Amino acid sequence: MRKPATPSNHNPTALLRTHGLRVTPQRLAVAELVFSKPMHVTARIVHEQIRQNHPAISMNTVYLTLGQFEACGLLKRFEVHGNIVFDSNTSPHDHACCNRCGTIIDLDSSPSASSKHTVQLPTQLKPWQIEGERRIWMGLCPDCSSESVL
Amino acid sequence: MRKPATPSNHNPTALLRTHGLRVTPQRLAVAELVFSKPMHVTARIVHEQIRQNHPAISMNTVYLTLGQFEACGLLKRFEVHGNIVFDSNTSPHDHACCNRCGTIIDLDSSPSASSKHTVQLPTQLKPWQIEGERRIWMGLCPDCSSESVL
DNA sequence: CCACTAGATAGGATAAATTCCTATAAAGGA
DNA sequence: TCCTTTATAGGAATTTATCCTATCTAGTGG
Repeated sequence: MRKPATPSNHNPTALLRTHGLRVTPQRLAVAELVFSKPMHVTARIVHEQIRQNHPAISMNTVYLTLGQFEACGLLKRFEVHGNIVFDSNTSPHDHACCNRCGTIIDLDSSPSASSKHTVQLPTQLKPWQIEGERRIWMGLCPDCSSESVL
Repeated sequence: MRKPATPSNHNPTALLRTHGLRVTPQRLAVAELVFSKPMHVTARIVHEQIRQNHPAISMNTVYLTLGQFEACGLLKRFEVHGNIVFDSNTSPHDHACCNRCGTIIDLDSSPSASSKHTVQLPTQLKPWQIEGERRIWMGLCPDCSSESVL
C-alpha cells in the first residue's frame, strides 16, 4: 500500500503546488482547514480558526486566499442570509440552510443534480452563456423545528 | 365595465390597507413603483427612484418599507452578487443573472416551477420545515455574451 | 548556499450596505 | 379636533469586503 502519486486533498502542499500557488504558512493553514473535510465556511470563520495558530493572519489574506482557491476550482462560493459562504465540496449539489441556527447542509441527491449531473437548461437561457447554477432551500432544520414547537 | 371591488395591484392605497399598513406618502410612492409591473429592485434603486419626487425620503424608510412588503408577502427577497434584491413577482419562479451587466430575468417555465408548481422536496429535507427555495442561474446574457466575443 | 524577483502578507484606509437609535412628525381612530 | 400608535428622517454604529502600500518571503537561478 503506497500513497498514490497524484496529489490529493490530504496533502495540502502538493495541492497548492498543483494549482500554481506558492506554499506559504498562511495558505497551508487555510488549505488544511477547508480541505480536511467537506465544509461550509465564511471568511470570518476561517479567520477565527486560523488565528488560533497564526495570531497575525489578516482578514485580507483570508479573503485573497479563499478567492484564489475559488479561482482554482478548489472552492465554490454561494450566498445565504447576506453572507458569502465557501464550500469545499465542489461537485454539483444544492444546499439547505436553517433560518434560525444557520446550519447549512449539502443535498447530495437533489433533483437538479440527478440524471447524471446534467441539469436541464431552461429554454429561455438558450441564448445565454451560463456558467453555473445555485439552488438553496430555506427553512428550519429538524432541531430548530422541534424547538419552535415547544 | 366596472372596476372590480377586490383591491388590486393597480390601487396601491387599497393594497396597503388590505395588508394593515398605514398609508403614508412614502409607502405609496414605493408601492406605486414596485407594484406597477414585475421588477427586481434593490433598496438603493428604490431610494434613487423615489427621491425624484420625495427628495427627503431616507434609506431607513426604504429598508423598512421593503421589509414590511416582504413580511406581507407582497415582495420576495433573494440575493445575487452580494446584493439583496426584491422581486414583485411573488409566484414561484427561478432567476438568471448576468455576471457582467447585472440584468436579472425571471424564468417562467423553469424545471423547478413546472409540474403544477409542485417542486419535489429532496428526501433529506423531509424532517425539515421548509419555507422556500431559491434557484439562480449565472452567466452572461445574450448582449454581454456577444460583446465578449468581439 | 546566496541573492534576486515576483508574488504574498499585514495593517490601515476606504467603501458600501444595512441596522440601530431617537426625536419629531403624521396617520387614523375616538 | 384630540390622542395614541406608528412612521419617518437623520445620524451613529456595525458589518463586510475591497483597496492601497510598505514590508516580507517563497522559489528560482546563479
